[in-house]
Amino acid sequence: MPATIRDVARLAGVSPSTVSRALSMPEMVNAATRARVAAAVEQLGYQPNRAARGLITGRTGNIGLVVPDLANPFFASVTKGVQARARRSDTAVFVADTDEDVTAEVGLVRALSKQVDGLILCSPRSGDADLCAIAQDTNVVLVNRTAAGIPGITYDNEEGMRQAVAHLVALGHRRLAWVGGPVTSWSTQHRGIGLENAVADHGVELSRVGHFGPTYEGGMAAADQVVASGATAVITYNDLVAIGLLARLHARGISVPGDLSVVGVDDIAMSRMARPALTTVRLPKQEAGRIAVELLLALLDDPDSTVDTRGTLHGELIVRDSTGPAASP
Amino acid sequence: MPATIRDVARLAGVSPSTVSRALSMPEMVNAATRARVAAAVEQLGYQPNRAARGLITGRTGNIGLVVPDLANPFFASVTKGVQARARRSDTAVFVADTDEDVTAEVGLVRALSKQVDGLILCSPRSGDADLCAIAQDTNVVLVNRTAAGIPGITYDNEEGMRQAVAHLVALGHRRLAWVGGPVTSWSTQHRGIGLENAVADHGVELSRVGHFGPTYEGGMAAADQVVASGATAVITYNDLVAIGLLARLHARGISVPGDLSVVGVDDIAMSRMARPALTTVRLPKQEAGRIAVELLLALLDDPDSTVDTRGTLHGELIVRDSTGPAASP
DNA sequence: GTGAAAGCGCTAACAT
DNA sequence: ATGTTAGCGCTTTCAC
Repeated sequence: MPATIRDVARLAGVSPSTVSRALSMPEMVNAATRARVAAAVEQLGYQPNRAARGLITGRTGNIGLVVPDLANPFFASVTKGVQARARRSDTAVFVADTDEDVTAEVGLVRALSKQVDGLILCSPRSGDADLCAIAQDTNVVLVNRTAAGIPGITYDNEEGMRQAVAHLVALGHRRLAWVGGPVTSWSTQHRGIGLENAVADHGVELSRVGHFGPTYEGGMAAADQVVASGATAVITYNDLVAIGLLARLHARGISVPGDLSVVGVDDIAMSRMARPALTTVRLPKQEAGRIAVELLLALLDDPDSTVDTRGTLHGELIVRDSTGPAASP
Repeated sequence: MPATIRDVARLAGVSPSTVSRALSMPEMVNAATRARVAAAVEQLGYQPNRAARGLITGRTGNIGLVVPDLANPFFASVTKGVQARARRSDTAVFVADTDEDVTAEVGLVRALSKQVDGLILCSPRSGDADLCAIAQDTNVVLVNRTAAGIPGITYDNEEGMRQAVAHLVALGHRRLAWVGGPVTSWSTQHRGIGLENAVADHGVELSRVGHFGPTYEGGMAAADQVVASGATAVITYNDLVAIGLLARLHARGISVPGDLSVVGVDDIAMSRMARPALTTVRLPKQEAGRIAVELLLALLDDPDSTVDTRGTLHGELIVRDSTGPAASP
């Protein structure tokens, strides 16, 4: 049986409320008593029961994180970031993996929302309406997505795409291809828009090659269409897709970057390990997790702040071996 | 404000205790009243406050999972398995990433232990003494590790190594090398032992090449020592190490499997994507997570069961392109 | 089969 | 500055 606040109070010769105060508002209690309480706490190894505290304060000290797929290194990194930052604020993190299932997402969120002070939704696939409904009665922070009135942290996708296009154009490429991710993905939409603008600015062509899963398999599936498009360089939804693409191209005997240059997005650890090593737009992943927690914590302290609580992170082009000069026609 | 049990009681025209019973012991309440309660619950969207319930039942309905590094695909998979199984039992999962820091591990565990019904410790780096101390006042299940009196799920490392060695010997290899993982890793010790036995059985040689981090970098670092050992085939602590090794070998112009065959352990997604695709011992990862949850749940239902609560999972050799016949001397 | 009352461990008024 | 009281939302005796 773990020690309760009464045990501590008895041992220190004070009342439970004094113990409570000594712990949560130390400056409101006499230094001498505070010391006695501290000693008792120490001796008993007392740790307040957070559930009981939450019952009365309305705050649990827990947050929830919902991700589409933990096996995707991108989300694993974001999770690490969330985790690390939360720990520093003595906050525990519930993690829920929806397995890319939109239906599960809504249900999971509802189940979790009762036990946490707030929720971080990472790349939610749900529609805006659902999201807003959730944000109605829960504190929510979005990662990789915006929705009216909900705070969140996103990447500047447009800018990232501009960097990728500038790089390829400088290498002499005039016909680019874009392999889109999941249709419902906010990122895929914004990357598409950024790309559109960037190619317009540079006066080069862009073929859009459908929507594919954000996976290695997605990339394998996309490869042949990319080749058929006649592009000399391709930008993919993310690194996983790019690596799948690389595999299929290799199997078909198409040389990268000789015949085709490939650019990914994310810079997951695997990208350095690919052969050829993947040129990519690095997204600060743990950073996003960290900031999401900070946004959420701020929201909790000041529930109806009208301050704009939006953050934007920038990608950084990492040039490796999968991009090279366009073959002269 | 979310609905409370009283709201439901009032709406259904019964007492709170009846609502409580209708929800947790349906057969003890009249079918008619049960229906009325159900309707009220539905109408109000009532969800019991688990913290309040936990306060009295002593069970939170939450479990904790501690892993060394979520960015390692192995642990990401185990986490997914835990997650999926827990959800089916309506149990939420706190995830804590220790960042491979032994010191953090003990602290994290203590912090978490108060808010959960039990803890799953995945590949704990802590010593046996610490582990037993923790298991003293918390329900603990170990993954990838055994300790006296603590239930757990492990892989049959010996058997996995036997498969790997048999494969290599069949290919004509007589001089093998082993790249060990972290010194404190239970798995690395047992794989070492299994290897020792296997090579003895087959009458072949084994060079042990130090201890390295369980990472890509670890593999890069190990490569030159492996080559210097004169072995024609190498087995590494895990796939990440094998892939790092592959990279360094490629850089040095050493052909795989022509000059050196390479076998990993885990079968993470990345292994298929390596070039050459990695021969490896597949470990059922999500399975381990699933079973860990089941072990824990069983432990909770029957706190001092004397039943042996140990599980063992078996690896499966997956032969891909990184292993081939030994070069004839 | 159902209700009334007590209390889980804690904090927040309210007294003192 | 400290103690007393009440009560967070729920379950669980114990009556009826």
